[in-house]
Amino acid sequence: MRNKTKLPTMADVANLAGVSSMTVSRALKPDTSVSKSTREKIQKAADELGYVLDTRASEFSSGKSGFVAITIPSINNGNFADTVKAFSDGLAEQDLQVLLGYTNYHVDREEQLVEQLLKKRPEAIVVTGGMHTDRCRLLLENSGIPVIETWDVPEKPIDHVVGFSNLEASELMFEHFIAQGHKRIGFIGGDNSRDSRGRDRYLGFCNTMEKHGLSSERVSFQELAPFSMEPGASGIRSIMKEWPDTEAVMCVSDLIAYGAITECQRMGINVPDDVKIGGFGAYELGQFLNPSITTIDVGAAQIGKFAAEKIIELLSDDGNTKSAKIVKTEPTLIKRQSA
Amino acid sequence: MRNKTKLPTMADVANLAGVSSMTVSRALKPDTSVSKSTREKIQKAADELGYVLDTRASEFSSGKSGFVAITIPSINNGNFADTVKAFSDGLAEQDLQVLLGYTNYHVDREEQLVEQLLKKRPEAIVVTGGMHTDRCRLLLENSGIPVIETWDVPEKPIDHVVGFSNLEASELMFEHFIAQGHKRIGFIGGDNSRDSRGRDRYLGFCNTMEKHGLSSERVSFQELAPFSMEPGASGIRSIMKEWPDTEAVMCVSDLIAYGAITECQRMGINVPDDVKIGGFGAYELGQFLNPSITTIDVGAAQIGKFAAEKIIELLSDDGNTKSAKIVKTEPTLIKRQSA
DNA sequence: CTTGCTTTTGATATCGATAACATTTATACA
DNA sequence: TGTATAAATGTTATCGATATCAAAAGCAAG
Repeated sequence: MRNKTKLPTMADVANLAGVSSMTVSRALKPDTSVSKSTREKIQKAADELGYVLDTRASEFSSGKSGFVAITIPSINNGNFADTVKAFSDGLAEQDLQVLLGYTNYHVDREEQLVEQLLKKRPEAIVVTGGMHTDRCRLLLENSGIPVIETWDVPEKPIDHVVGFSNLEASELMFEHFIAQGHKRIGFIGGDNSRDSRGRDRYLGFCNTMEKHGLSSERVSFQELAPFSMEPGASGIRSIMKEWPDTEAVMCVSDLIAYGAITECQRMGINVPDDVKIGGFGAYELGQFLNPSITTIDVGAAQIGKFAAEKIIELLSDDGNTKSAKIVKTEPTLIKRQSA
Repeated sequence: MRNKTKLPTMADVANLAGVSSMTVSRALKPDTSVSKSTREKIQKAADELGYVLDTRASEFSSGKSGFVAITIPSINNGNFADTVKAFSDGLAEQDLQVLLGYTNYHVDREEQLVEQLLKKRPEAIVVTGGMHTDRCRLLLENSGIPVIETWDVPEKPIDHVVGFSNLEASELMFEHFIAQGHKRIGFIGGDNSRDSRGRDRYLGFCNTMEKHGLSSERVSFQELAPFSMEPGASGIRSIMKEWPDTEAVMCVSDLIAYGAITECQRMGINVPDDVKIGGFGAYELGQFLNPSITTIDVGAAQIGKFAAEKIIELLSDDGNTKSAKIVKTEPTLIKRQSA
């Protein structure tokens, strides 16, 4: 099946067109000095042979890979997808491609992934979060390219940061609950040892409760598969069983909130009259559920946009880079029906 | 910002370890004959220098790129994500990476994307659907690598196919409506000129209606942004306004169905008592909505799995490839509450 | 039609790893 | 201990494009 006949090379095109391969190389990219007639001749020869540039050779020769790497925890997450999309759009103008990898919320997997990505010699790398293995940190520090950590504001940044405080973001929701007079408040989250963003949202819960002299015992930690609503259903069942008088619950993501709200409906519990439920992330599906989900918008797309701008600036390299090392975005509460 | 000091190369590692670079090359990959002591010495030197293999050079030299390209219409679609995930998992064993591109449902964009991907010399390419521009077809045919079309069964396949009939799949839903005694049946879809899969589902509607002597006029075509629920809401509003006695509606995807069902709830129309609503794709969110969404499961993950298996077989190249050129998967109806 | 400049084209070395072949070193067994 | 065989390591050429420098062609003005 694999064809034995080799694909045409630039030399083949050069031969057919009766020029040197260097001229072909020039003719095939814009803004290089080649006479109009020669360029047309070459284009014709290339079309005839069905020639497609071999970027591996091209990149290898020129020393530029033409792409930027980014790691995100999960593919099935509209929030990260928004970041990636904005990031990708922002870099497209500069003819920079995006190479994407998924860590599945594992730092070990992240280390492996980062190594894999660095092997391809990206021109910059963006990672989600500030929690890394020691070796991963080392690899990033020694990579010789700009490194941006996002979706978080690490205490000890590796290089640049575009993020927000998950802790402060989640406090917005709890302050909202408390401002409505609620006291018996809960939280549904995941495995905090793996996901520092989730952990910080939980810490936001503890902090706010403590600040107002309230108990932070009403908690359920679920095993979170990527893009899962089921954990939300389990979580709310367990909370309502153990503490039936719970007035408000924040979920670590809108997907969890979705599972929790729909489970309440099945249990005959009215949201928001009986219990208020808040989410995190401003996913589109939350807007259309009945009741629509009150949530925290972290500006996922903005993060991607800022990261792209930062990279373009860092790569332009006029020597005097003056942008701040840390860019913070401002999460906001989106008040809807569920809380 | 861009560091001037060059990253270490294999030769640097070789120097430090006191061996030839060929030995370094061998030591850094498994299953090659290098003595244990030498390998350790080299590993130590590599770690010391923070050396990471340059795969561009490696791939260029060996002639293998080590990855497979796949194009899908949209990133924000759980179905395609399932296919990609299964595909990716299936290829991981063979140390094949997946390079992913999004066509955004545009054949022109697809052409551009395919060219871009081929420039990187993948070892095989998977495209979604069988609708391509002429030039795109040509590029694929001349690529010299295995080509697999998925999510559809084109009349004139380029090479291999792993898909299903969208037409037959959607008929399942309409036959289900009709078996329940419904006659006034509608369809909500998107721009058929761009999405052949959506068009075939619409044709399934027309065929089934005609076969049973029913009218196929109750149709609403919406502008579909990727991952959008709003069009479902608009679609059902327009259908219920023009034909208030409609008994059942199938939506071209579960996301549309989601928008339609939640809009019915806002309009005070009971689903399924007043009107039945079916979806397509078996998205997770449909399972948790109240009412849960009756849908068609097309085996998205299975498609990815089969495609991966096929590619592994085609690349193994023992000369006598015997697998069928066309593999069909069997869509099934998942009966839930909404219809 | 010659001088001096710009534009276009060509020759050669090179990027970093690996394939293919050659050679040396270790190991087994008579 | 010597020969046969296997394992480990080294040498050289090479993948396909591009950077760099050099040469040729085109062109304007005197």
